[in-house]
Order: sequence, then C-alpha cells, then structure tokens
Amino acid sequence: MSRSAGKPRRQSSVADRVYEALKDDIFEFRLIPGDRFSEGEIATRLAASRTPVREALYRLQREGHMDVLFRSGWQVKPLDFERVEELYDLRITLERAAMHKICSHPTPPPILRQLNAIWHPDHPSERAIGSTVRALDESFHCELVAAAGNREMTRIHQEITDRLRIIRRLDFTRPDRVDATYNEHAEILDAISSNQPGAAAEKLTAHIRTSQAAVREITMEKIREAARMHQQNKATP
Amino acid sequence: MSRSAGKPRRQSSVADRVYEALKDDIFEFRLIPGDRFSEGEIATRLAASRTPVREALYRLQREGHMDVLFRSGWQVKPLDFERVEELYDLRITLERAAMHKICSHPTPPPILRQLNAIWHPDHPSERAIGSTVRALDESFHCELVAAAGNREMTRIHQEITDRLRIIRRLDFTRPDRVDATYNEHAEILDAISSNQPGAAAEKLTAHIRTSQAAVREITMEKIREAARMHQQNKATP
DNA sequence: GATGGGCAGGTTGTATACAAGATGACTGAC
DNA sequence: GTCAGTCATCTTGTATACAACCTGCCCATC
Repeated sequence: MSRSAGKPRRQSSVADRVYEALKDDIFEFRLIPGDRFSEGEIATRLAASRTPVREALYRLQREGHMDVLFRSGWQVKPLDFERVEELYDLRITLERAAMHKICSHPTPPPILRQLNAIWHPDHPSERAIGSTVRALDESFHCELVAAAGNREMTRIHQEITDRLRIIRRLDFTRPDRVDATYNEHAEILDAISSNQPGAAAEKLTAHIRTSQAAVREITMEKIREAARMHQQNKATP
Repeated sequence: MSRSAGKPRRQSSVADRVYEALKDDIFEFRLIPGDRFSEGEIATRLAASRTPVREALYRLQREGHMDVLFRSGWQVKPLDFERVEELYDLRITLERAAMHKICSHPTPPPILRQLNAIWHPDHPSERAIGSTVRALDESFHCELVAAAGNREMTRIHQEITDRLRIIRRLDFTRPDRVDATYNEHAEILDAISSNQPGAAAEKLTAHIRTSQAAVREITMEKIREAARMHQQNKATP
C-alpha cells in the first residue's frame, strides 16, 4: 500500500523511490536474506544521497525486512522460519476475527459480489493463471479483512501480508495449488454468504495452513537456488 | 519496548533520546493532539540537530502518533475516537487469541504464578494503589499475550498498548475502577488456571469493554481541560 | 471595501561534511 | 607457526548547507 494513497498526491520523493527499489530487490531475490551492504553502496547504485537511503532502510527495518548492525552495515534479515510461522498464526487470528465481524454486520459488504465473481466463475475457463493468481489471492484475503471495517486491523494485516509476500509468491508455481486455491476460496465465500462465521473461519484456517505447508517446502529449495546463483555471479563478475 | 533490548547494548543515540522525549510529551499531554510544530523547533528545544529529530518523528509517524504535512510542519495526530474503538477491538481480538493459545500449551506458563501473586493477594491490603495499578494492569495484559508465545503477536500488541496508553491511564483515577480491575483480573486468571479458554476470553472481553467505556467518558473531559490549560499558557507566556 | 497577485519567510526534502567507533589485515614478538 | 597488538579503512550517527516549494501577508487594483 503506497503511502501517497488517499493523499492529495505528494510528489514522488527520492526516499520513496529508494524504498520501492529495495523492497523489489528483496521480493525478487536480488537481495538474498543474509546479504550485507552499506548505505553508501545503495546510494551510489540508486544515484541518491545517503539521507533518503537511510530513511528507506529504516522503514524497511521497522517492517522487519532489514537489520542494522551498529556502525557495520546493513543486512537483509535472514529468513527466520519460526518467525514466519508466527506471522502465519497472527494472520490466521486476524482473518478469523474478520470472518466473525463480517457476518455480524447487518448487511453483507458489497465487496462479496466482486469476490464471488472472481472465485466463483461461471466457467472454469475464466480462471486466472500464473502470477495473476498470486495477486488475486493476496487481494482476496486483504479485501475480506478490509470488509470487516476495522482500519487498524486492516493496516496490521497489510503489514503482515507485505512480510509474507516474499514466500507466499512461491505458492502458485504448481497447478494443483491454483486449483485448490479456487475451490477453497469459493467455499469460504459460500460460508460467509450463508452467514456461518464459524464454518468460514474453519475453512479459512485450513486453507491458510495448507498453503503454509506447501510454501514451506518450496521456500527452502528456492532460497538455496538463489544463493547458488548469487555465489556464481560473485565468482564471475 | 526499547529497541536495544536483547542487543549487545547499542549506546544510546540522540535519535532515541528525542524519540522518548517526544513520546513522553505526547503521553503527558504537553503536546496536545492537533498541535503543530516544525523539526527546527524540536531540534532547538532538545538541543539536537534536525537529522535525529527527523528520524524520531518518522518513527512516531509510523506508530500513528504524528502526521507530517508536506513541507508545512508536523502535527500531533488528533485523537480520532473511531480509531481508538478500532484499536480496542483489535486488542480484544489479540488477547482472546492469546487465551486460547495459552490454554492449548501442554504446561501452563510460569508467569501465571507471578500474576496470581499480584492479582490474587492473600489480603486485600496487599493491593497496589494509584499509578502503580496502571502499570500493573498494562503489564498484566502484555504478559498474558507474551505468554502465548507468538513474538509477532506480542510486538503488535505492544504497539497497540503504546497507542492506547495515553487514554488508558485515565482509567485508574477512580477507586471503584481499581477494585473492579482486581476482581476481573483474578477471574480471568482463574479461568486460565482451570483451562477454560472460552470463559477466559469472555471475561477478558467484558473486562476490556468495561474499562473502555469508563475511559471514554473521562477522556473527553481531560482533553478539554488540557486544551484549556494549553490556551492559558499561550495567552500568558 | 473586496479581491487578486506577488513576495518574503518558513518548512521539509536532499546532499554533503565531519565525528566516533567497529572491523579486519598486517606486523612483530614469541 | 601462532598469537597479540596496532593502525588504516570503512561504517553508521550526527550536524549543517542548500534546494524546492508551500503559506500567509501585504499591497495594488478594481
């Protein structure tokens, strides 16, 4: 979620640009967890001064992507799998609460119609493919939480989503996972539509747990592969 | 929670000092929601340069205490009561989840004994009074969440606690509220001890809701009073 | 008197200079 | 060969200078 969203359109700042660039570097594995670098390096590479670079790095630090080592550089936070599990747990807690909140509203939120259109297509041929599914999946969960109507909860959930994106994106590289996602999302929407918050929460939990397990096994291999590529690039500059 | 906690003891930085000072100013109502000021003012007042002041302000902004107005100063975020309600809702969601997590552990967490000693005193005379109760109450809720064992959940809960502190502190100015707090905390601990997560969650929810309602009515008056004092100080410098 | 434009002052955003300290390689002694 | 100490280098933390631009006041004009 861009910080300028909703605002009168703050002109783009260098700090924002650096922030987005670094975040992209992390998400695209150009910066491997564990990589170390200095503010000066980044500043040179992105043609900026240290000041906006520092601002961007501190933002990323607060979001849990970076560590600052006192007077000895920055490090992309090593992937801590225990921490990831905890983020998943927290995510489940928030999304379960969202189910109950949505169902306790007097009228169902309008977003449900759009979500149904996406995840309950008239024909299977209308299903999205590839990286689009990843974006749709993310937006499905975010929209549901947002529909609960608690902006603070939505904000925290968004923060968690940002931090988990780096590994969730691996979930849709297998066709069977895409199929499962469609079926499970559809079931969750059905439960909400028939005002069964308990059932919706249970299905949601199972859905996230399944995805979590699938991602877990893929992640390790990807990390290793990325590290291998990285090492190669270093060896032959 | 100090950022240096757990680390090898990073020497205290100017930025940290400014951050704590500003946070105190907000919590102690020396900075009223809505107040505007510039980075230069703060830097002069706290005998620092603009750089660490900016870092502190951006931290406070991310935590929801400040707004930055593009090239026209900073503002203490006006108290948005809807936002406060949402924070309370989120807090309840997290603490309820903590109850279930605690009860699902094979062995009860050791912290329970300490909490029981505090909130289940052998004699009523051992009850704390005044501002101590506020600190104890805050730590009661934080410790319970921490006992659930999810560090991310604990971190978010701590953030919420920080943001709500400014108004929760008003809850213990009335003796009847102190009594109620003791009784309710004791009941919650009993429910946990007898492994009844559902009951614990319900009692906790009721406890927080009661406190929320009590605080709500006090807050309005305090804010008005503070604004009055503030105006007076401005009029007679 | 009301209104619009220009200007001065102030504010944040960015770049750069300097300070304090951590790191690691090198050198010398044993 | 090994280990300890020293020092150059590099890093972040902080201060300050400069740029871009927003705001509100003042004055001229209608």
